[in-house]
Amino acid sequence: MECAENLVGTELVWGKCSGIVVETEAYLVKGDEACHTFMRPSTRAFVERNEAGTAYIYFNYGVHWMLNVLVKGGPRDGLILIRAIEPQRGLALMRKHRGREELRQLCSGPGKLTQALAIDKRHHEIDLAADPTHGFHPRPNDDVKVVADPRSGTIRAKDFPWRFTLKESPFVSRPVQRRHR
DNA sequence: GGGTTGATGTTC
DNA sequence: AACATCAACCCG
Repeated sequence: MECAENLVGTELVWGKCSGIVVETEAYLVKGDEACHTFMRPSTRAFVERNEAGTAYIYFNYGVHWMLNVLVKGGPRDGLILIRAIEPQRGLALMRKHRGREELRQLCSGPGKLTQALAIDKRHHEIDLAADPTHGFHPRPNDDVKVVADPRSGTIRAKDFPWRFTLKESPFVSRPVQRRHR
């Protein structure tokens, strides 16, 4: 999914906080058994009634919120999971939300980043394209090297390289899978 | 450093 | 019952 790849390197702004997107995962609305649309009518309805750029937020493992963006209008519709960002602005606030000091522990995972940015159900279905304080800002003049790997969190459909990370970023949720030996 | 486990809400 | 996670804990 090109959109998932293109989000890497943009700045995710969330109120007083922000960070550079360093890791995403693409889920296709159609034919992807790892996508919520595959099993959930409610998610299919969400896709139907919303435009591209809408936030899709859900609660997972009874513990963590997950931030996704609806993508439409290209060859295929999808939901892009934001998995990690490199903290930029609002470090003190993020540390407070996370209860941790280390920079690399603030947003290096989908559940960590939502906690750091205080993202939850309130933000479900908001339009990320309309509000400059909640959404993705392009960063011009930036040379972004993106690596594609199989998705990390899901068991299903493991064979597609739909996890995108900023090359050699120390802020991803898990190191990029390295070829052993 | 690596493996294991418990917490826990929403959906189907 | 499954699940797109995390941190605390053990072991070494």
